[in-house]
Amino acid sequence: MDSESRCENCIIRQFNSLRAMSKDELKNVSTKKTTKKIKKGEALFEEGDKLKGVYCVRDGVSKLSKLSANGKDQIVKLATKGEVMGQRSVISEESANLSAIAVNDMEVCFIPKEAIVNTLHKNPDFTYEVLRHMAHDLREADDVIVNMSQKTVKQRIAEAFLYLKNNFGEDKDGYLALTLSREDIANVVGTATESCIRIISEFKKEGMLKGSGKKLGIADEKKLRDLAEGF
Amino acid sequence: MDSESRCENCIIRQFNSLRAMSKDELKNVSTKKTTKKIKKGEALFEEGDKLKGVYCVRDGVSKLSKLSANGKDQIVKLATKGEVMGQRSVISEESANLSAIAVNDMEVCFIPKEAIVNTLHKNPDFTYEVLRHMAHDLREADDVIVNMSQKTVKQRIAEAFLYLKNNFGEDKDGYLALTLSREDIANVVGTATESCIRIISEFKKEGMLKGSGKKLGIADEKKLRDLAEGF
DNA sequence: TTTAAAAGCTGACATATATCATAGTTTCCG
DNA sequence: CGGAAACTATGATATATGTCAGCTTTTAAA
Repeated sequence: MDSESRCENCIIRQFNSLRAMSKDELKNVSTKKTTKKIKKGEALFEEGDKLKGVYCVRDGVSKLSKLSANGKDQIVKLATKGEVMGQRSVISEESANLSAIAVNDMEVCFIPKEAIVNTLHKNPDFTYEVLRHMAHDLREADDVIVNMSQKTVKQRIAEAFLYLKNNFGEDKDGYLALTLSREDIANVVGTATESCIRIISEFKKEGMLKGSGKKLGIADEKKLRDLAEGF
Repeated sequence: MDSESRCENCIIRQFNSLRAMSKDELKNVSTKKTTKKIKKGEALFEEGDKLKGVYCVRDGVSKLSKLSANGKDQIVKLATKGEVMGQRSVISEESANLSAIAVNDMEVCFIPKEAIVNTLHKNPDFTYEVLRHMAHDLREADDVIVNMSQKTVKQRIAEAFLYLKNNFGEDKDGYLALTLSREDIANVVGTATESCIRIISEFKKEGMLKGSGKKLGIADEKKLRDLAEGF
């Protein structure tokens, strides 16, 4: 009961497309949803799975990645509190093209697809809201494509750190709130883990990043941004 | 009058999201739309433009590209007969993030955004159809991201030719129906023009491509596919 | 606490790709 | 037609990045 009411809050507040649902529709979702806890490293779903619903992130972060032919994972997106995963597969009725793996311990709400698809057919406001969201995602994806092909690995790593700061924030000491392994960063950027490590070391020497071991922080944002933009 | 009726055919037949419009809605679109001819090399719209509507391609091909900081164009998508351009910008009410330039002479219908947005708010079937389309585009974009970061330039060029064959077909002699300059191919693949030229020459020597000068064709599809897949 | 496994780090080397330079070809326009 | 401009081609060279290999540090498990 308590968890249910919390989830309703979560839905209304955070998660942009669901806010366009009517009260009745939301109530319906609340009765059908289930809450799951996912441990760091576990998969919510994997490439090729037929999804029976969507996952709304209540807490924690998940990486959405795809395995390439050469055996490397490419992380396409990081999903955090308030975001929904799996919408695309549910909407297009295709199997998932990405795997979702927890970067840290997570709590998610699973919403069976009937509850979503029904509303999509009946409530144009909701559908429009989902559409706007997806339009935004698509624009971001286009930007990523351009960055991938036109920027150097150094630039992309610099951008990745700015992204982490903007989207997940920093703690009181100025370290990034979300700690990713070097391998994960490499997989976001699309480079070899060793190259990634090397460049991070370099950035630290040049005073753009600070911290040692896993905890990293941005020390000189302007310098980092200039590098990312190609100056 | 003739052109109008033709456009109504075009809309209903080809263009997937508009087929979910009701007859009345389609009639409304038909009265508001205008037809434009665009010459090869001319722009339909440019990055940063505020779009006042969408463009439905009736004939010809357009490249959707984005200028990167280093001065190179990255082609993100090729839009052809039946496809709509500019939906995303109209839906998210942002300025265009891509430029649309005609690859060959084109004929397009311009549909002012009111005609679209109105229907989006009223007809959930139409909205859902647009959404499905966008979900598909997003999936494709994810695939491109993975290819960009994980495949070699050779693999990506091989893929580009397979894509051109699948999407635009070949003429009776087995040459690709859509002829792109080497520079455009390079911009699709995200590489330097010289590298692109070099690799195309190589593919010809190895019997995977045929033709000389601009007209190119696929000579050994299996070999090309194997290369693209990484075997 | 000890130990094994995972993650981080660094050097040496290989190689794919970009860049620069130059020249031959085609296309297009007056 | 003729000449300029765009496109295609190819070599030489530079450079960024990947790969392999060995080592240290951190993390997790027993």
